[in-house]
Amino acid sequence: MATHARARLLDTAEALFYAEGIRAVGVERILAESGVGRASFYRHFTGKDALVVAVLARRDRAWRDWLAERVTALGGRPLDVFDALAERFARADFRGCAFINTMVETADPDSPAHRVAAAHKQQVADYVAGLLAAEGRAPEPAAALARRLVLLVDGAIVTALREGTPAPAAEARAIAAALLAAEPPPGAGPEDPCAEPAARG
Amino acid sequence: MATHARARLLDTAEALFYAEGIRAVGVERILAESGVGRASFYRHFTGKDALVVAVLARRDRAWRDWLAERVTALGGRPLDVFDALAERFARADFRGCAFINTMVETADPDSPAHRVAAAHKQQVADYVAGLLAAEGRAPEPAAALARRLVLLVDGAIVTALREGTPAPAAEARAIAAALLAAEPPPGAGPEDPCAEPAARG
DNA sequence: ACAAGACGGTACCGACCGGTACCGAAATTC
DNA sequence: GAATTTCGGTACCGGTCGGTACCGTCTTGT
Repeated sequence: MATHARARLLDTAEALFYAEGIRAVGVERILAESGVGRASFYRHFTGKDALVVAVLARRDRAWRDWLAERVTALGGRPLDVFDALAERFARADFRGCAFINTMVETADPDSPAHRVAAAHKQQVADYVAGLLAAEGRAPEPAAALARRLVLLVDGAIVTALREGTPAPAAEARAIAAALLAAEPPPGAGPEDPCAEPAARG
Repeated sequence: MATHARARLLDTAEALFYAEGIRAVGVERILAESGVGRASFYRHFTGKDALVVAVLARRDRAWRDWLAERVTALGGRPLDVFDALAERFARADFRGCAFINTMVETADPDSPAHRVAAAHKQQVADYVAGLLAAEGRAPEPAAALARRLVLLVDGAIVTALREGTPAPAAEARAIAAALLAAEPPPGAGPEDPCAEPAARG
């Protein structure tokens, strides 16, 4: 039998929380759909709040690993982030960003869940800044640009959630391309900074 | 005494829903803080869901009226939308966009609350498209640009919610300025399209 | 002055919430 | 093979959920 109860709880809770919301899913539901006994749940977690934090922490790692894997597979350029997003948006079970959703549902900014969600976005921004630095940009403008790219990412996610189509990823990518072209990295050739960004592929 | 019970219910519910979330606030709370009797509530609304829809519909009108008022006061240009946003972000009770929050909390896309929230964003996009058309842009590119500006608005809102500062409004404004400069309206003078947008004031 | 209606207050309903305690069965460990 | 641990199942707790029914009161229109 082993100690797979904890893993099943995390899997079931993550799916239900993401699909229907944290407050909308009770412990009862999670126990029924995971097949875990009530006592076992409270042996592994002090309560529902701890489960939420554990789910978010695991998803944070998994999501950033997935993003890095997809971006490197697509070419490792900053704009590839938006192509990775498009894949995510096209999934039938897409329901926005779990961390944005958590911050919306958890009003208290001091809540552990809220903190985990906020930290996630910061780490994504750091990753994007790394992609920009790899293009030859200096650290400070890279960090500032990364902030703006993450703003575009969040805007695309919210728009995709509202419209139910992956199109916003391409729109955000186009905006990001214009943004990056306006501030080319120092090592870039003597090309016209007003030129349209090269076709991707 | 008059028939102010309905208005008090809407006021209290709007404040509580926005501050703490729809699911987080029970009818009990709304009755206690509004001073309205339980029976009176169910005389005015068929249930909590109807109250939610009524609150959103009223807020939709009020929010768009507020935006139009602020934008015209600031100059009536498309970029003024972001300066209006900055005022909103600076408020101590700012907790994101009530309609985004509703869509996040209400997972079902067919829910009336979800529909109202989605319709709100579309009407904001139409308003922004009108601002762009007033600058001399053709309808089709104006609508496409408006979509992207609303994406920036949503990104700024989510970022402001996460960081708790009004700074994202200025960042989104800068991105929007680059976006508009890249596609100047046909009537614009022979100025260099690569030039920095003129200082606002 | 009087009737009609909107009002606030309360008791109550079944259902579900998160959480605790206890049980017997199964797997692991020694 | 026996002890320990983890497991699933269940009964139960107080509290709150959304919703209904009924009460007396107070205002308003006439």
